[in-house]
This record gives sequence, structure tokens and C-alpha cells, in this order.
Amino acid sequence: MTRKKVKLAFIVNDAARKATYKKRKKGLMKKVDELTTLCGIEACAIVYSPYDSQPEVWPSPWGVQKALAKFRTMPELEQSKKMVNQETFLKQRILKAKEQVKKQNKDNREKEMTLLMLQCLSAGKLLHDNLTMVDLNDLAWLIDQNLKDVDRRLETMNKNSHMTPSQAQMIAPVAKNEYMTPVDHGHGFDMNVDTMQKQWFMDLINNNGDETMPFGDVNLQNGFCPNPLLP
Amino acid sequence: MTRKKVKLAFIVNDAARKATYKKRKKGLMKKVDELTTLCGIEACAIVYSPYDSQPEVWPSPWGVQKALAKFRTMPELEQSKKMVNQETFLKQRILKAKEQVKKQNKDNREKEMTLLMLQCLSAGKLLHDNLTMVDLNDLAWLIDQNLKDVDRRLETMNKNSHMTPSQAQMIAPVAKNEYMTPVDHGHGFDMNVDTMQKQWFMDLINNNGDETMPFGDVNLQNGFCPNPLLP
DNA sequence: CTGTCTATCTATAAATC
DNA sequence: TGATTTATAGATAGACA
Repeated sequence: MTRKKVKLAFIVNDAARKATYKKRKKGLMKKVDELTTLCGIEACAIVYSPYDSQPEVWPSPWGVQKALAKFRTMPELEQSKKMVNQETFLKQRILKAKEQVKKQNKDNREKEMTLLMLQCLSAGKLLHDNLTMVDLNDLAWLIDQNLKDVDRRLETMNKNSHMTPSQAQMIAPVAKNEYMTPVDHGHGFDMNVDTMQKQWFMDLINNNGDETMPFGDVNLQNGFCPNPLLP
Repeated sequence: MTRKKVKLAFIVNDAARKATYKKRKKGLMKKVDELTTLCGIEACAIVYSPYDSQPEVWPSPWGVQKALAKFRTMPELEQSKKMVNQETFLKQRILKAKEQVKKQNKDNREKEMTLLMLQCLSAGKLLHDNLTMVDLNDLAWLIDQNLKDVDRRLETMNKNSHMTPSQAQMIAPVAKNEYMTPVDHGHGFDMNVDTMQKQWFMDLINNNGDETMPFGDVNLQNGFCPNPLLP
């Protein structure tokens, strides 16, 4: 039942490797078949393995010979060109993979920070003794993002509902403009950048985490709690 | 969004064909790559198309040359053997496809019969004027299957529950052994085969379908209903 | 070894930018 | 032309017969 994503590496287990070989060779053959049929082109595949005494070819030895003949008509220079193309392709794939890893890490980071923020809200304090400055900076950024979101919603409410601005403010009193300034994120931690705009955050990390939270006005006024997960 | 299952045939639309070609060539290349990596073998693919001035090869022209050299070392006889193998392979695929069609038809038939049976239960009568003898035979088989299932459940109950056999019988009184005899299914309709064992069914189709159903004991004692779908 | 089954993972048709 | 997105078709790992 395909427990996990198969990692692209040599399969050590002999039986599993052979089983995979059989299945995938069949699948590959089918793909070649489909490509030629769907697109009306010529193609062939050659597989040489210890499981078969001879190379296995598709769609037929004749087809292979034909394709090969064409390939051989290529001047050496052209063949080299193709080779370079192949190399370029691999480089592109590597680059793309790296980009994906980068994006994945970014997403993971954001999720971590969301979790951390929620834990902080639950505990009523920041457990910053275990956090690095980078963590705190990222957390600050995330919270700012959330605050901006709250602010946007507030504006929408003020414009579209029958609620007065002051009533709306009472629902989310922390969403004050002084906290809305964009944070210069992604360039490492810098205590000197935007410090004044993140006053609430600075206040927080300069104390010991067991006093009023920036969100205290909402429902955690006296937020300290012996059980870190139960407000 | 892959609206439909792509039928395996030449794509007439030029743009679509080219797009498919690009995608699938890439996919094929990836597959070759994976096969070689996972199974530690040598393989290559050659694609010759009007979209590229030269044949496209994987993993590299060198690899292709290597694989080809091996192929060329095969005696003509062996090459022919391989060719025959290819033909055999295609025949096997055709055979398999036919078997799948057959199985599919069988499944469809069974579903049709299930639906029919339920409709009959709902209507409280068999609308047999619109049914062929083959239909009725299949329906009889299906009902027998269901009765066998009921019987099996009854036995389980008698063995494992605190219920007495008679109590169990009251729940599903139709599951009497006289109806449990296996039906010789799949050889066409034959009024002379198993007729006695399917007495209830014969009774049913020899009348006009507006009287007691074989399942009448359960909850359709006086099953006729003006609305065919509402008991 | 070959086929089957099922839960997942992967490929990709179409639409859109 | 190529990249991205989304929903579906297809491939296949692992277990079993």
C-alpha cells in the first residue's frame, strides 16, 4: 500500500529491486507505446539488466535499429550538443529541486511559527528562554502578518457593517496602527531595524515572559499560568 | 483538469499533440532516470519527432551507444526472438484487455440485477413483462446469492449470539434451506435445470407479479402498491 | 514467479496567466 | 512558449494468494 514516498535511490533489497524493475520496465514500455501512438512519432527504449540475458527493446529491434541509424547520422558535434543539452537539463532539475526545498523550508518555518504563536497564546507567556533571536524575529513577523489581517478585517467591518469603529475596536483592541508597520523580514535578525515599530514585541522579549501579553487585552489579561498549555 | 480518460489514439489537434508530446517526453525521461537509479541498471530512450531537429536521447548519447553496441552484439536469431517476444507481449495485452471487458460486463450485469431486485422489492411485484428470460435467470441467481448470504449470517448468529435459532429465523424467515441450493449460473437460461430448487422463483414468474413476494414474510406481505416505487 | 488488491503517490489534461 | 494550478487518470509499493 505504498506506505511512503519512494526515495529515488538504489533499492538495496534484492527481491524488492527486482519486483520494482519488472513493474517499472512494463510501465516504461507502456509509456513509450503511448507517446508514439498519441503523438505519431518514433521512439524506442533499451533496457539492459542482469534480470534478462539480453537487452530489452521497444517497440521492436527494427524500430531501435531505425532510431539508432538516425542517431548515428548525427555528426559528432551534434551528438556533443545533445549531450550538453542533457547536462543542462539535469542542472535545471537540480536547480528546481533546490527551489522546491527552499520553498518547503519557508512553509515549514511559517507553520512552526504559527504553532509557536498559538502555544504562546495558550501559555499566556513567551517561553523565550528556548528560542533564538532568529526564532523571535520570525515570530514577530508572523504576528505582524496576523495583526495586519486583523486590521484589514476591522476596516472591512467599519465600512460594511452597522457597527461603529469603536465597537469594532473593542472586539480586537490590539489591532492598533502602531503595530501595523511592515517588518523587514528575510534578512536575518537585526535589533536595530524597525525596533521602534515593534515596540510591543521588544517590550515582551526584554521582560521575562511572565507578565501581560500583547494580546492580554483580549482574554489573557493576567496571563501567567502554572500549566504552560492551560491559560 | 483531465476531464476525461484520454483515449489511446493519435491526437489530431496540433497544439494539443505538441503539448502532450512535451509533457510526456519529459515524463518518459524521468521514468528512465528513475528506473536506472532505483534498479541500478542501464537503460536509454530515443525519441525522434518533428518537434526537434535531432533525435532526443537519454541518458546521454554515450549511454545510447553503449546500449546499442550490446544490442548489436546479439545474433540476428536472438534479435528475432526478441521481436517475437514483443509480438507476444502485444497479444497478451490484447487478451488482457478482452478479459477486462468481460469482467466489466459481468460486474455491470450484476449491478443491473441488484438494482432490479431492489426495484422489485420496492414495487412489491416483479415487472416481468419487460424482462427477458435471461434477465430473470440472472435475477434468480442474484437473489439466491443474497439468500445464501442471509443464511450464512443466520448460522453465525445461531452459533455466536444469545439468540435461539427460532428467534433468528423470525428475523429472516425466508432464508430456508430449500432455497439455498446453488444455481448453475453462466450457461444460459434453462428452464429444466434447478427448477425444483428455485420453486419460489418459478412460482413468482408463473403468476402475474401482483401477489405475495417471496420476501413477503419480511415486510411486504400484501406487496401490491399502486405506486411502483412506494411499498 | 505471476497476478491481485488497495492505499498512495505520480503523471498529466485543461484551463489560465 | 513555458509556468502554474487543479482535478482526475494512471502507476505502483507492499502484502498476499
